[in-house]
Amino acid sequence: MPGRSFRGELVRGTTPLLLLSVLADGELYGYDIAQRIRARSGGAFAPSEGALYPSLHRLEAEGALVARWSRSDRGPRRRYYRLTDAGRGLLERNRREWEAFSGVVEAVAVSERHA
Amino acid sequence: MPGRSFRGELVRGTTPLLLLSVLADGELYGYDIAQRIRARSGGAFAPSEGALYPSLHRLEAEGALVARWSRSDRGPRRRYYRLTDAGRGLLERNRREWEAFSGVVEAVAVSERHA
DNA sequence: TCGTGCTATATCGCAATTCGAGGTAGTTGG
DNA sequence: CCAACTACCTCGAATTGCGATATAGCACGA
Repeated sequence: MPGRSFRGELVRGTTPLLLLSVLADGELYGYDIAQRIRARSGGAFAPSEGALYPSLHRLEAEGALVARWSRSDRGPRRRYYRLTDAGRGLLERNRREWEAFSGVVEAVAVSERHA
Repeated sequence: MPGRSFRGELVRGTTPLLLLSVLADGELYGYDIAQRIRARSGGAFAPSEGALYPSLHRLEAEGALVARWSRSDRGPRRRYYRLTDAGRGLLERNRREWEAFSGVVEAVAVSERHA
């Protein structure tokens, strides 16, 4: 998902968290989700379609999102995604997991001298 | 690499950083490296052999580590790994990369309201 | 002495997931 | 008429962690 700043392996696993996070803003379609992630990350994260759409479909299949087609008068049709209650719960769990995870990495890799 | 706390996908990409970090302590062998990671992470990270040894071999092949066999008098033989100058440089780059990366995830996923 | 368990290294195949590339379409503007 | 942008989707290649498996030495107790 990296625009260019990060090795792809680092980004692994954070994609659902990122998608769910921007979807907390409301009902959005795929292309818009990608742009919001780009904007919020200052260009550091730029999800490719090959990562974005499969991840969206997975979350939908898991029941975290519901989707509907919009017959847009202007431009291609769009598929709008919305968080379910389960999705909101998953978002909270993923946020907490990320906080814990990054704290542990910090402890092992970054913090001052070890005994 | 998670003991049990984290989804494996999250850990992807952090393994080299973790290995290099504990190797900053000095010359260590694989099993010891794994135990130090376990200890420093409070049990949250417990690298399996299938992740540990391949990663060590990769770093060695890249020139970040050098290895030697020790003819241990008691117990099985051990392979000791030591950071090269290139490895120390890689460690520093990986640390900075991690700091930047986790900051961006924080900004997108965790921080307060977005405009 | 036999088995269990811990130290210690290593490899194999599987599963998960990202990426790049390619494909389909509609709209706008030069 | 074609390029550029929006917008969706899928496929194959590459990466890499994990579990299982293998080898081997040592220590301990039944």
